Amino acid sequence: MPELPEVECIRSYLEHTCVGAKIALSQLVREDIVGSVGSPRGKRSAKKSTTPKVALLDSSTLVGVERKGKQLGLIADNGRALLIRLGMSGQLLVVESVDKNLSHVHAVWSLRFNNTLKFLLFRDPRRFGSILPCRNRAGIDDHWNKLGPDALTISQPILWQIMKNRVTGVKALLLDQARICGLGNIYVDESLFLSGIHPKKQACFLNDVELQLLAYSIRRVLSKAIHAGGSTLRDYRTPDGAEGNFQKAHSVYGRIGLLCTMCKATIVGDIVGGRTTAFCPNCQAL
DNA sequence: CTGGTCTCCTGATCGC
DNA sequence: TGCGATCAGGAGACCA
Repeated sequence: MPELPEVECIRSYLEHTCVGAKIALSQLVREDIVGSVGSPRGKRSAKKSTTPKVALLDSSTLVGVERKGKQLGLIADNGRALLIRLGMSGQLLVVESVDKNLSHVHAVWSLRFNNTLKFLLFRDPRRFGSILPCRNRAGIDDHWNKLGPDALTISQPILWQIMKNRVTGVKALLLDQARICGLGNIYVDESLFLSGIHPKKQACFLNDVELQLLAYSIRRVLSKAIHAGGSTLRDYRTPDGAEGNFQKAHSVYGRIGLLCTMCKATIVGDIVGGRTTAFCPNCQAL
């Protein structure tokens, strides 16, 4: 479940190891992971994959790897760009040779360096992820402009803009990528715990102090997670196969029924916005 | 505009 | 040993 910290770790790895490489699509195993901007994965949209392979980066040089929220952008020197969403279980792996036994590899690119050849794999068992080819850099921005501000740099005034006049519960708002992007179930629960706010508290009732604390908590939880290499629960790996360590530092996520690390109360679970939610009834009183 | 529910998909886990 | 049921969950679709 790559959220912002995991995607940032992947981005940073790819930037350091793959920028400058000549990249070319060598295999598209499943065409249905390719969508187009605007209709992220056609589902029933009858238009069969007419996506030309050239649109998936072809014989160009990778010049940048960018991120907004949970999405990645691979930028090539010929103007082409790929927007990649990893969904629930998506991985981008950099390998020296392609292992035929590795399951669920949907696309393979070759990466040619001065005198070495590597491969970039898009692997996604649950197939909630997708790859969106963009004609140019602006195509990525068209998409990213629909997202709210990036959670990693969220500030109190911006959070206030998002929360004011909204009767919705805080958690539901924080999960809405169009309002603030990058947070998923894990980091929303962790941020709310750190700021002592109940997930169902109505957004418009947050006072200045709480907004300040929430903005700080979001930035803090995310940056600590990035430094820990992200949270590996099941599928997440950096492109070199390494696991993250932040799952060991979770305070509430995955700890329903266990004791709160702050007050020893029992962490409780609830369903908020259709998702399992963990919080401390004492530290996060409504 | 809002909230709820369903859908996609696979692998892990659990009860029998 | 194996089988079916259950669950996890990002985000779009759809409905009230």
